[in-house]
Amino acid sequence: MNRRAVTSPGMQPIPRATVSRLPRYLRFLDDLPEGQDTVASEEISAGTGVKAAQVRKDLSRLGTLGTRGLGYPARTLRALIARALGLEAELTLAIVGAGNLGSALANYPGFARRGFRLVAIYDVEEHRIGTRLGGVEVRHVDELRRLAGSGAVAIGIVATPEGAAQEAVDLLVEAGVGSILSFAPTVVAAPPDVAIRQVDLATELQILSHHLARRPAL
Amino acid sequence: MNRRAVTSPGMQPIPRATVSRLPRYLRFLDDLPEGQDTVASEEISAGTGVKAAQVRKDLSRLGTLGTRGLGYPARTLRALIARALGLEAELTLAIVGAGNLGSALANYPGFARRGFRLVAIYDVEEHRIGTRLGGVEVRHVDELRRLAGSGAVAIGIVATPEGAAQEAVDLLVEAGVGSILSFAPTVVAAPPDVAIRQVDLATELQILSHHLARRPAL
DNA sequence: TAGATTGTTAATCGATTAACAATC
DNA sequence: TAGATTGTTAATCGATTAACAATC
Repeated sequence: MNRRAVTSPGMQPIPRATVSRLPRYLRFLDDLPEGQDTVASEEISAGTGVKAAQVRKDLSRLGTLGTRGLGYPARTLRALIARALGLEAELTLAIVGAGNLGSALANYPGFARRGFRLVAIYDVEEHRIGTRLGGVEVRHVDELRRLAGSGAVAIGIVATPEGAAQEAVDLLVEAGVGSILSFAPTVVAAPPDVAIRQVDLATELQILSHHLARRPAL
Repeated sequence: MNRRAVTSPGMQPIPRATVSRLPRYLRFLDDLPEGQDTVASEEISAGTGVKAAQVRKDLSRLGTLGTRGLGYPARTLRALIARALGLEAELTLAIVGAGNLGSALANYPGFARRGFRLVAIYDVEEHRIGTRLGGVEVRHVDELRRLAGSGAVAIGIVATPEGAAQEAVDLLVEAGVGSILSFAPTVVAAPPDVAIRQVDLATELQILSHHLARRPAL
């Protein structure tokens, strides 16, 4: 699988904080009314909750050109953001873990709409193997090894119980998957060239709890 | 419901970045072997991936006292972190949306273990009302209003489709829920005194996509 | 005492914000 | 031209890191 480089030689890398906001801008642009072909930073700000100055700063890193006095060309801007995020081609996903969470993820309707395609689900439980989830047949994790070097999977999603998370990551890495999203509440180790992001329900709740505790008592 | 204030008058507020790491330290401490009653910042660092200097800086904001030459007393430290996160009392949760995601969340075994208790699930679909999920009966969202002022729910979780997210938030706010975790891929509005956190699958995947695109081609 | 490890300082880095000159 | 809005500068803020004196 060949991905075109997203950076030209002289181009500055996009700061992390900016990258994390690009998906929000993208969604806003997708929701823009058909006829509107120009959008101002103030509008983007209103629609995303990001300050207008921040929006302009972020967009300026895309090497984009808005028009002073007018705003940004909506279509072009959308394309530039998608390009910066590497979303030009459809990205393939594999889920490890076909339990409750894995099922919910497999049936998530937003995948296709945002340019992702689920291509495989793996589990270890015999009774789950062969069932279908989100249009894909559940296979045994052992088959994951067969992917090695195929480039068939761009992003791996770990939806296993806590105890199996590290093994799931190891298998994905072996299979050549370089980007992993983990829902398991554990720190997982991976080679430095593998990008891992973690979503942890308990952590989110605990952070909210902190806010709660600091609120004036009811 | 009376929550003791977590801050004493002279206490500095804990920076956001620190708060977001406290749950990780907490988990590490929970996983510590029984017998170990002292832990050094370097150990915490190894177990959580946070640099040791950062660990010490974070912990120093808890008003905690480690012992130079020795480390931190594990039990006390655990209690201090839990306290800073407002986790001393059990926190009650309500989920809005009993679809795939809501079901997965309701059945999440980690809730109880981390001191959260699911007390209610709401939906609008007639065929879901009355079914049981995670030990709780699914009720109609209209019943959410009855909670108003009761303080029965500390944290609300939005697991509805995109289109219903704002309404779910509004209902939770009306019901007096002051902390909300949303899984819907939309910007939702809420009064400033309501803490909202958002977990968005598509955003996470798109950020990973960016990393992918910047990798050297295979 | 000698060794270990904290707590804190100071330097650095990165992100946010306001303001405004440039310019459509 | 007059009005609008970008792109960029400079100021500010907050977070990270290394280093080390304090001290068990």
